[in-house]
Amino acid sequence: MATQQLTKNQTLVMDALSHSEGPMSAYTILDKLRDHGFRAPLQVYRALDKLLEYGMVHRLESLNAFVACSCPHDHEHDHGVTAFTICEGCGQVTEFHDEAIEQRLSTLTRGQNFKTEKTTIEIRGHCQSCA
Amino acid sequence: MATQQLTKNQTLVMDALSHSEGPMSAYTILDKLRDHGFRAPLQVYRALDKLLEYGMVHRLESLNAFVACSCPHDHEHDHGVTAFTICEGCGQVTEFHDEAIEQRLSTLTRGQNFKTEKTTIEIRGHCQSCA
DNA sequence: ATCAATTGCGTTATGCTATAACGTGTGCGA
DNA sequence: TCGCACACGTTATAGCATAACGCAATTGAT
Repeated sequence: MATQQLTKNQTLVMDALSHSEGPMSAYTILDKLRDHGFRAPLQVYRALDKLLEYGMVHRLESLNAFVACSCPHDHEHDHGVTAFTICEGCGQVTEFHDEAIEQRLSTLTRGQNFKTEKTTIEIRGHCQSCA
Repeated sequence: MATQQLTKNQTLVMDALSHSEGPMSAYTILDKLRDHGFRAPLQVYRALDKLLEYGMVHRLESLNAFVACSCPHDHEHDHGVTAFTICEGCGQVTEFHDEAIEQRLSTLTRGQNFKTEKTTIEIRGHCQSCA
């Protein structure tokens, strides 16, 4: 899969997320894009589905919200497990990846004969500035 | 805090979760408890809030659902980070705790000067039977 | 060229998840 | 006995997500 050629709606949603300080809910995105012709939630959700599939966007389960992936590179390959710190104060989200955790989780799930498809790691708390 | 004396509603919700095979949404719990006089979502959510606070129930963020804590002991102390495997096939949820992951996450967040309040780890996939 | 399959899009309606806001009753310590 | 905290009940509303329909554009095999 080459770097994805996005459709118009996908591009609009991606841009909205990229230019946002923090995560946005689907409905917040919708509101931001009304001026660009968006009228219904499905227009957002359908674009998000694709962007998630392409690995360009992450869903924050504990917030029901979405963020642009912070990885600079192409999104042609899997980045393994993605983890987030989420500040309750300022809303800042920091994405990180850690090989050690990935290995350890892999060991633990293998022990259960569990076949992992998607791993969610979200750490809620306060960042340095908001502590 | 001694082991909690639960109210009537809290007991009903706790029992519903304990006797369930897998996780339940708040509205599923509501339906199960209609015969016991439950009429409105808030009755469930208020009970769940307390049970979560007491550590007797966990919320699965990626499912918007709740499970009884599988720990046998009293819930008087914190068990640290709780992680779950969630089978997409049969819905089975397995709770586990791992010191190594906890340590590693602690190290990583300390590096950001991030003060952790709650950690969510949920692994979606397929269990041995459903693979 | 044409047909079929796929994909994206727009719209309406609906369903699921969660909380706001108000008032009542009860127990308990100052 | 007053005040407070807390559980409870109810109605209404807010917030998140998808079902189901139809149309248009693209692609690719025949």
